Amino acid sequence: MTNKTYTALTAASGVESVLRLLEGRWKLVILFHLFGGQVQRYSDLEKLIPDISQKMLAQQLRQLEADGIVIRTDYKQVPPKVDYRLTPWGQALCPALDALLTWAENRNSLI
Amino acid sequence: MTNKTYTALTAASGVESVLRLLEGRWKLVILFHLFGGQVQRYSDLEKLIPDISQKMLAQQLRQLEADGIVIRTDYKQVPPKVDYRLTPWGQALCPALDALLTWAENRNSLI
DNA sequence: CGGAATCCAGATGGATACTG
DNA sequence: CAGTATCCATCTGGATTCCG
Repeated sequence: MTNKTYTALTAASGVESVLRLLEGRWKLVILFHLFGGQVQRYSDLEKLIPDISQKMLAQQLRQLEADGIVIRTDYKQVPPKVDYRLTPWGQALCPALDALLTWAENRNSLI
Repeated sequence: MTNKTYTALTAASGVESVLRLLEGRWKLVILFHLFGGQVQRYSDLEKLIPDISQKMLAQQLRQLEADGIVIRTDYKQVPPKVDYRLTPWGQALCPALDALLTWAENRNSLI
């Protein structure tokens, strides 16, 4: 924190890594279908997000899981049953996204 | 707001459009060099962000300007002088980014 | 049911050269 | 000084096919 440039770059890269967790065409849509403690099976998410391809759904869920945002539960049955829910940290993302939405809503009055 | 699916998709697309404003390899770095009322000339930003190419700096500034986040001032001198600062709305983004940073910091204690 | 593997098109960003 | 123009590599996401 000794000079402005260093601070700016540090904060910027911090926010950048956060945004990288949320980037990707579908992650936010998936997240919003899991907020509030909702638990969804893979096939539920396919139905809720009709335009997503299987590849993308699986890929984005893997990334969200690896990043500690969602929990994948495999019930090891035949036929397979797998479901997804948010981690506590994933749930805690909600207010931060709300702050962004609020910012967006203030556009007309603030520009 | 009549059912969960509709709400989820609406909120998701709202957040997605916000994130689209911030996407791009360099926008956040630029923003952090303008927060707090800082005013920077084009050449200042080139020095502050040594790895950015001229093409990207110009392009991302154009987009930030078009989105109402930064103000470009051309002093119409020879040699040219142009500077950039945040709009009030751009300044208001700071707390929202802070919320994201705070969320990121809570990762270890919440997962 | 819940994926993985492969192939492909379009978008994104970087390097370089040039300009009013 | 503050850009624009062009070309090229890479990356992202979509379509399709196949599997335990």
